[in-house]
Amino acid sequence: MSGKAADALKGKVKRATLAEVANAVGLAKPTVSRALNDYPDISEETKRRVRETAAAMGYVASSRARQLQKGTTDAIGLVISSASVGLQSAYQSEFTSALAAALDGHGLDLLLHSVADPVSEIDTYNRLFQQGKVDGFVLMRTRCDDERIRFLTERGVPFVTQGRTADSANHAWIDIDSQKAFSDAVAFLAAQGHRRIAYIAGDPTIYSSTLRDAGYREGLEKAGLPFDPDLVFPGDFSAASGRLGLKRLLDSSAGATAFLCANDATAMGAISQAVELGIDVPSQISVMGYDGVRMAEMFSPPLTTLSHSAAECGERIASMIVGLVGGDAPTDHQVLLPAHIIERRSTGRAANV
Amino acid sequence: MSGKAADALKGKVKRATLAEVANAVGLAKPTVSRALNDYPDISEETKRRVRETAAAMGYVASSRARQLQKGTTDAIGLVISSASVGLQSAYQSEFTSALAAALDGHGLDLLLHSVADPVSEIDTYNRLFQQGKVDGFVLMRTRCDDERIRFLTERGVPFVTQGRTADSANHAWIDIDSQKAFSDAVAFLAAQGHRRIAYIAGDPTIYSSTLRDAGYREGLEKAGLPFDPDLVFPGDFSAASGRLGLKRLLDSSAGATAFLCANDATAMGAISQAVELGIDVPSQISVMGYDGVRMAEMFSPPLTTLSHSAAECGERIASMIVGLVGGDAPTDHQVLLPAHIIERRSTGRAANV
DNA sequence: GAAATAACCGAAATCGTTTTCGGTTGACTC
DNA sequence: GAGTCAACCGAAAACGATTTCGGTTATTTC
Repeated sequence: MSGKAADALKGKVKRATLAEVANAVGLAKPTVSRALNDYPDISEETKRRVRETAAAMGYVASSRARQLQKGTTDAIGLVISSASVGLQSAYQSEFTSALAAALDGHGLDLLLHSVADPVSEIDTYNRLFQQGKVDGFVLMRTRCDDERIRFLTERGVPFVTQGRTADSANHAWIDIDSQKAFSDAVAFLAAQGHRRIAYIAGDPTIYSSTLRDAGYREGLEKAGLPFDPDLVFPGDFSAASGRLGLKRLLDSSAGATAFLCANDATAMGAISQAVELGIDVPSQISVMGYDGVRMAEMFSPPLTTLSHSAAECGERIASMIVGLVGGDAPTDHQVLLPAHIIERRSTGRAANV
Repeated sequence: MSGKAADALKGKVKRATLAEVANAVGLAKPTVSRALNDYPDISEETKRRVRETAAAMGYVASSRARQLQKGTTDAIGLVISSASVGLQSAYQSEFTSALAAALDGHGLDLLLHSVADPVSEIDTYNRLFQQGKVDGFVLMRTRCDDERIRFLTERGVPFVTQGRTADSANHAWIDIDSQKAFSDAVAFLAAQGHRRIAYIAGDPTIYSSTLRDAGYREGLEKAGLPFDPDLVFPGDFSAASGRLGLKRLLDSSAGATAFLCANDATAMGAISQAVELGIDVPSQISVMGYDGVRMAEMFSPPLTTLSHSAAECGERIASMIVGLVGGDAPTDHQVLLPAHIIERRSTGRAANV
């Protein structure tokens, strides 16, 4: 209840303040501050003395006070919606982890905020920035029509999206060339003799899904294969949709021998369904994923997938956001990275139909 | 470079300050502050007026300034080590996600910090707290001999561990009764006719591993089965160790028909290895995991596992840390939750040997 | 009708830094 | 020996809230 009681219980670690250090070393506060921040107008001798006393006193500058003065926070916000996926998607969590590590390299912290109600999402972004809790944002899972982007752009809040949107000309983004990736995937499967290549799509509200769809069609075209709506199942990136999709596509007797999935989770779901139905992968059907999550390698069978590096993505985003917060133009930071096929054992030559 | 230029580029969203609101509504700063914070000594009429003007001006209190004054941060730190697992473990990321959501419910943010170098780990905890960036910590993956706990306890920093340690009498923790869980698991497998139950252990430096080990032995004892060192493989919670473990245990001709794994990732690795070796699960061998991660359900075959709720764990931790920051005694917050068996298709009756 | 009591509000201090703006020194120039 | 110029440091004002402590009014109370 009372602060006193709490302090007593906590053992009350009295932190040293700048004034105390100044006092101890016999200099004024500003001098000590500048010495610690390595300003050029302080003699080396003084700096040394100050640093030593500060260290001896266990002094650590209060970032609260510094933030107030400098108007900056050294934290980047990442808002996840607990209602939908949260960090449940393997790729998202690998990416988040990588991002935190990369930000750390730039002296930034990652503020993870979860929002339960999609309605209050924008509100959360607004509050976090207005309150001065973060200097900018990283947006995951950008949607075709993404209100967040409009909102943040209007207010001039620095942000980087992971994934483009329908109108990405004016903001900073990083993305995987998923269209090419899926086109490549179709080519890869076609080269293995597959002629009926099914596609279990991702959540259509996520913009990247449309690119993957386009890649699928582009791949078919290049391979000289006809597009057949019966070979497409509308999934949502979940493993469950992979299971359902595979079953539906098989039942439909569309004659698919290969199943290209919007992501690894979907592919794993599809495979588990196949196994359940007594269908062998890859001798009877081939299944291919996208993302290259760590788990894919340990799946049975190990998943053929289109891999791209969460670590690199995190790294690049970190330096992009640093640039933006520093005043760079958003358009200076737009990066497209490639994905490449990792062939494992969930794909193989087409069975003779 | 220059703040001016940056501001120009960013469109300079001028935030309203308390003084401005006070000015606009014709009252003094303290009055406005108290009105907004719903103090009892401000008339309803005034409160209403203040709230309206504030809202109209889009005023949001700067948490930087408030933090400085109140000495609190409303953020909880979570430090992950990118060197080892990071959020790569499915359970850890499910838990983190749940924790963020739960903290949000208490008006707290989660500060995710990644540390590359294990040596600087303690330093990171220290800095984060000294700088006043967080009010307390949540510790994951507690180790048998955990320096972090000593360090934080000494300084009176509020923290909750997820998982006990060798000496957990004096700090706040939440844990799953993994000893009982593993004992139950052995009983479960024994009931299916298994007599040679192998065990792929977890990282021995993590305290929870020792409890799981103990549970395994306890289970054997209760089932009247002898403990055989040849049936135990020292893993490390990774899928890779599951793969390796299964192979070694099979090669050793110890005659195992069931494989109890330290966690789900290990179990999945083991299964993928089995499939690769042409061994059917569950008709030839049974494999069982622990944690009940979401992916386990979509594995092929779906994994029999010991499930416990990451959501509940996050929820409880959130209220524990709130209590601690408020001055509760750490010993008031020690919670043991049960895990329960979820039978899926990776286990079955023992094959006739 | 004087005195006590609420109810409501404001002046100034405070939290712990950083920044701005000068003010001393001493050395160096011509 | 007056003037210039670095180099080094300090006083005071920020930053934007909250808290402490009183000081007005309006309302009771006897």
